[in-house]
This record gives sequence, structure tokens and C-alpha cells, in this order.
Amino acid sequence: MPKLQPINKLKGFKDVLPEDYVYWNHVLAVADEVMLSGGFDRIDLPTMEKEDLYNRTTGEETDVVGKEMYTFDTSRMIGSKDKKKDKDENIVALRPEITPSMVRAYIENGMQTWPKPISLFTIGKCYRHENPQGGRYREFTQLDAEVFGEEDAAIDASLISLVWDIFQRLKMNDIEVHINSIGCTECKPRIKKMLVDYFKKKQSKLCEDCKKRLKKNPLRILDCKNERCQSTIAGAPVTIDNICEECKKHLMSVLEYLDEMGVSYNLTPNLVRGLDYYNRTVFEVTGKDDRRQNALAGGGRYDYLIEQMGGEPSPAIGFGLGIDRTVDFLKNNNIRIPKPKSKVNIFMIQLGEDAKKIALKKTRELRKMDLSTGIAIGKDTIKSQLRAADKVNALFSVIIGQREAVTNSAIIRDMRDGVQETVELEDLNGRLLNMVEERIKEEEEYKKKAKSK
RNA sequence: GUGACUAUAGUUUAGCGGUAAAACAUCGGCUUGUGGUGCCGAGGUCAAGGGUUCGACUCCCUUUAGUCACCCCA
Repeated sequence: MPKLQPINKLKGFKDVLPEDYVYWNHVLAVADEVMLSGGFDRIDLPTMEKEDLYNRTTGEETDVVGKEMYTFDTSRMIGSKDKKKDKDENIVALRPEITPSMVRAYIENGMQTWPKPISLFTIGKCYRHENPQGGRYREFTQLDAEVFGEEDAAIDASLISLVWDIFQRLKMNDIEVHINSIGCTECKPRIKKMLVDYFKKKQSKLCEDCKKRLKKNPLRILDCKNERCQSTIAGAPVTIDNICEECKKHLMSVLEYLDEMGVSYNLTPNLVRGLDYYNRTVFEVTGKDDRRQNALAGGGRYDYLIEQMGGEPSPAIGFGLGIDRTVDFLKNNNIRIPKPKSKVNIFMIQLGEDAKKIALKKTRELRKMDLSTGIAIGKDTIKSQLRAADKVNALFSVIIGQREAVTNSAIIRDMRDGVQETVELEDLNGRLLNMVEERIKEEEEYKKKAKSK
């Protein structure tokens, strides 16, 4: 028979294997802990929404929505009997980010009546159809947190401090926090106009991308990394010099609070975020390495979005934190994570049909006692089973053969030195529990001694 | 979407115009009911398709996939 072509995973998607999952587990646990202790409630939201949601929030003009979104027409799906007349109802999209869903959920569930501020977070997958490269995937996991109903600068600062705390807890020291303010409805248009006026005069000196940006999103020119544009950008009007008094005051307070909390940051006048809905405070956390895809987290204020989405006007601020990139960061920088506790303590070895039945029953009992127990059902020889026990680093093996099955006994073998003892079957569980506990205690003491030396 | 580079065993890599190596991993064996070390053995249409050649894993083209950079962003 000819070999069949195997099916591979989709481009930009990935499998997280056991070796990496310990990192995921750790990052997820730390994130969860920090957010919960910060007074946030965890929720879960759909991965798919109507496409319109993103057109009205993230912005049709942005690349994220304009060309990277996975959108489907459900009426044209294979086998679909659902042929609605109203086209808009049929167009759905996999979320490219979570904030729009958060805002939608806020309005849809009447959260404006909840005690303020409303602090929520969620962890889930997002999808963007772009070319994958280091640290960038088509399916990625984000921690998304939002605070609704409070415009005080202290909220901005404390939200940023939470991001900071997550990275601190993960022992990620080589990171930078960048902060900027892009103004409010009053000053943002003015700044935009100033920039357009300035760059229009120097258009010939800009790169091709920036010429396009001049029409689409002039703020983004400030963010351009093209060498050609740098000198022009350097002479451009700076946003924080031109924001209104109120916005300036807000920014200053944010910075003051951050100083107070011991969060170090850089005031980065060129920082603008790609999404349309931001105003005032915007921030980004990046790794200090020279990789390009080094944004670990980013967010900002979006005080007008809820009203724009048809809800009662309410201030809001939030951030997204990339779990994949955080895991990559830990691995690339060789940051140690706490060792997961040893997996298999006991390995059950059986010889013959009768013994197999007893072994299966005993395995279940031991597992119920919280003793992790392995068993190699498919293997029949004692040799191969012992080898399997060795592979998983079992502390003890239990051997039940024909002889033991007949006499209602079992052999406990210490895998460290090969010392064996025979016990009555009914005493097996208790004896094992004692032995494992003793051994674990012993190992901990040994570790302590090694450390103190 | 644009550009550069890469593709050999499960993994990491050698290799040469004359039909493939190593290390590690996996599985099996080294006679009786006892693991780790040791010894032996198994496994590859050299990414796919086409061309040049007496002959291609090796040279050329196409495709596909991966990596990196741009764009954008977490």
C-alpha cells in the first residue's frame, strides 16, 4: 500500500507539547493569580462574533480588520441550509482581538448598572491571517483585561502596574514599559491635522508606506521604523506637547502614580497604537532584545468606544497581553520556572491474566489515594515493564505475578536500589503511601541541604 | 501581500554527479519472573514534480512547506 500523505497543521498554528506546556501552565497560573488578586473577575467570551463588531470598533481601515481577519459567510458554508436574506447576519469573524467582545458583552449584559469600576479579564485564542514569523502566529492566546466606568488616572496606573506585576512574577526583567498620550476628542483631531500639515510638506522624504499612512492614519508615521523617515519624524510636532491641558494633567497623574508604585517606564512620544479607538493613555510593554516582534503587551484608554457602540457613555481602559510571546520570552531568555512535581510515583507490573485484573484494580485504588500510578497494559514481560517503570522515573514498582495472584500478595520494589519486600495485598496501599511520603520527605531534605551548601 | 534563505531517519546534523552516514530518541533481541550500563538489530521513494546527464540526494526550473525581514501587531 502506498504511504498516504499525512495532514499537517495550518500555517501559523502550533501544537503545544508537554515540554512547553509546563511554561504555559506557569504563565497562565501567574496571570490568573495576579489578575484575581487585583480585583478582576474572570469571564469567557465567544471566539467568533459578527464581522460588523470589528468594523465598528477596531476600525475597517486598520490592517487587523482590513486584511487579516478570518471572516466567513455562513450562508455559503459547505452544507449550510441557513440562507438568510440579510447578508450582515451571515458574515462572522474569528476575533482578531478581544476588546470588541468585551465592549459588546458590557453593553449586551447591561453592565452599566454594575457597581463601578467593573474589572474583567479573560484568556483566550485570537486569530489573524498574516504571515507568521518569530513570536507571531495566526492563532495566538491573549490575556485581555478591561476596566469600565472610571476615568481617574489612578486606574490607568494601576492597570499598567498589574501588567508589570505579571512580568515581575515571571522574573522577566529585561522588559520596558512605554507610555504616551494621544489626546482626547478635543485635541486628537488638532494633532492629526498638525501632523498631516507637517508631513505633507515633506512627503517626498517619506517611505512608500508612510505616504499611504498620511491618508489613512497619519499618527502611525511617528511609529515608522524605516531609516528614511527617521530624520523627518524627528522634526515632527510631538503629541504630548500639543495635547490639551486636561489630557496633559491626566498623563502627568498617571506617571506620578506609576512612580509612586515603583513601576519604571519610558515616556515614548512616538508611541501610537494601531487601533482606531484609543485616546489619551496608550502603553506597550516590549522585550529589550532586538527581535522585531517584541511587543508583549499593549493597551490604552478608549473612553468613547462604548457610546460609539450604542451603549451608555462610559470611560474604559484595557490591555492585551500575549501569552505565546511571554512563553517564548521565558524560553529564549532561559528563565527558570518552578519544577512541576514528579509525575509517576508508582508503577504497576503484572504477569498473567489473573494478575492483570488485580493490578488494574489496585492501580485505580492507588490513584484515588492521590498516588500517581503508571501501568503498561500492553507489555507482558517483566523486563519490558520494568524498563517502562524506569523511563518514567517511578519511585517504586509493584510486581504482581501468577504466584502473587494466588497468594494474595504483591512485591514492592524500590527502584533506587532494587530492594524488594513482599506484602499482603490488603496492606499494599497503606504501605505504599507510607513509603512514597517518606521518600518525598527525604528528597526535600536532601534538596534543602544541597541548597544551604 | 513583498523580499531573502532553507528543506537528508522521530530530533539535531554530516555527506558526495556513481543509488545514504553519525549522535540522541523509539521499538525489538541478548534463553527461565527483575529496569538503569553494555552489545546486536529494525526503520529514509534524501519535501513533491519536471529538466540536464550514461547516471541526480548532489546541478537547473516549478510547486509546497519552514525560517527570517518588511508590513502590522500580542
